[in-house]
Amino acid sequence: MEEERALNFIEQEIVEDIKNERYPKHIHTRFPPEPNGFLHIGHATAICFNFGIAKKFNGKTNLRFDDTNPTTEKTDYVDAIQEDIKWLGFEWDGEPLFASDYFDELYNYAIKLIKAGLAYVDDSTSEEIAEQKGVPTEPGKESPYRNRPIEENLDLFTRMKAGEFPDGSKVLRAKVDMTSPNMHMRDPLIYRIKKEHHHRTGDEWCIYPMYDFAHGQSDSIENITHSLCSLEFKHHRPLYNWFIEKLEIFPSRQIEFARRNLTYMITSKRKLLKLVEGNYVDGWDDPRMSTISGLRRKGYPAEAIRNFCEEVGMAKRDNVIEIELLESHVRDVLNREANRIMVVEDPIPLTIANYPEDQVEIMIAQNNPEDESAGVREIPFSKYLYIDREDFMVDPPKKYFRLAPGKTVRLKNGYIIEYLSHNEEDGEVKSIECKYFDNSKSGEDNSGIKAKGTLHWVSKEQAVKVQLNNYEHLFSDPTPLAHEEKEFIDLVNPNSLTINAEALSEPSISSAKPGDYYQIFRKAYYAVDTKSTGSPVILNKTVALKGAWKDKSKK
RNA sequence: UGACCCAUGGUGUAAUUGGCAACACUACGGUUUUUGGUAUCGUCAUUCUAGGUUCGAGUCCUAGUGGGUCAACCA
Repeated sequence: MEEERALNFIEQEIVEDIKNERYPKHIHTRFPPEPNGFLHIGHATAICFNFGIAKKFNGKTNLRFDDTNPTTEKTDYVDAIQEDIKWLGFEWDGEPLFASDYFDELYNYAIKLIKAGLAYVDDSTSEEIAEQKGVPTEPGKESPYRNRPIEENLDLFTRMKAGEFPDGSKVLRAKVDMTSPNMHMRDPLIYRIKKEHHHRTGDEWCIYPMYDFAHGQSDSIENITHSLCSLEFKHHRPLYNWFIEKLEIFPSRQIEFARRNLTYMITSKRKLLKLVEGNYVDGWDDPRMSTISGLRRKGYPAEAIRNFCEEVGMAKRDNVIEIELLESHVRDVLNREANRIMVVEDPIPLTIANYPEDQVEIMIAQNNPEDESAGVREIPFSKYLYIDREDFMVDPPKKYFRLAPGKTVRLKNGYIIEYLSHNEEDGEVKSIECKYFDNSKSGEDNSGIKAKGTLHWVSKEQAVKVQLNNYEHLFSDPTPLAHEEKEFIDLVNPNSLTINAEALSEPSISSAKPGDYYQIFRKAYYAVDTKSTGSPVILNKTVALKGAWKDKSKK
């Protein structure tokens, strides 16, 4: 059943590497988050990609926290990140790993470099170093400390580690090439002094390696074969390889891909933080957020996210993927798996004139027409019902299939009814009266009546109030970051959340638990909120059904 | 006036590596339907431009155009 998909450019490279026996053992990838924030949809694509490729080639994937900057990193994030990855359905090889576990090894690598005359302690200030590096269009200048004797460098670096110097007073730099057109090769900083408490190593260290001297080396230590990262690290690759060569360590291979962008979503940790801190949303897991926890709370199934990542492919060009593609995968999974339920959003009383006053009939409804095994449920039917305001019009346009004067419709899982009369006050419909055909009961209909429309309904006596959190895109513009004259924060959609506390559900909703998802018949998919305690049940709108009909008489 | 990367429909990716531009989403129009859902059928492209190589170019070569990335003691 599995369809063979064309290999993307990275997979083709891996096939080549396997053919050439570049890596005799298995393929090994890694996902390297920095524990300084929550994972978002952009990370999800990287996760699916790294784990997916390893799986495809019978390899393994490590989870490694890139925790080399104690200023911003926290254990809370470590836990949340693991939860998100597990929820997405992936399993890393062995225990979670940490770059901080390699601090001793990394330190020894630095000593090795110094001894080889390939690294030096620089006393320049950060401004001076920036000055030396210069601009990309012209060569940089060498630091006055560049040619310190090896012994002096060794002594100074040891004392840096011992805490003898204040923050920022000295750094360790790799001696590469100050004239390189690649800024990252102009004697990059590899160690800095930071007398700060680290979330795992505590106060053991006061010098910390920079990204370029931690990430690639960690890859090598873990025998990572393919280190897949986004395009902006392309310029780091020569340095990545330089360290492998000079340190004579395992030759991991870095390959870059284009990060994926989605319309109506942003994936910058800083900007996401601004939304949280400015109370534009209700926390990191607000259903409008692009965080994995937000999407989860909104009701996006992990499978839909995985399918989306698989289908969207991988390339090197800039891209903005339409959110509709993700949404179609969400609908696809939910259509298959969500039980249907009837909920009236804006109730109007409907009385069936010829139905016995005190009778309550139990109707049998299919939970999911796409899945026989989902079974059936019982729905009470009676003389007094509610239907949705949207489903009745006094003066309907041409192709209106719903209830109107002179019209006949099917009540889903109930009877066919025909309009008799209605009451209006100040132009607003207050109630409707119909008659039913007692030989038109769902499943045993021999009335011969054809009803074009089918409506959902609830029985007045047994209906249960529920709260509907109706979400729209967080931004009113598909690309909120693409406007020079406008801040993304000013493009927040004022209608991104509408709360409907007056909706009435059929009684079976009472058994709903947080995380359960439903298709509200004819409307949308909803997930029970994580904070829903039972009465009323709180439902978060996941995504609307496609719905084609539009009232063309309105403007 | 540096270096590197990228360019296929409205969107994202394909094209057996030089052989009829395909798949999915979106939009629009049919069919089916006790969800205006699902399913199903159909419609929507001078492959950025100009040259060149070739029987044949989205693919190779040259030039141009457009877009992106790089100058944190962040990752």
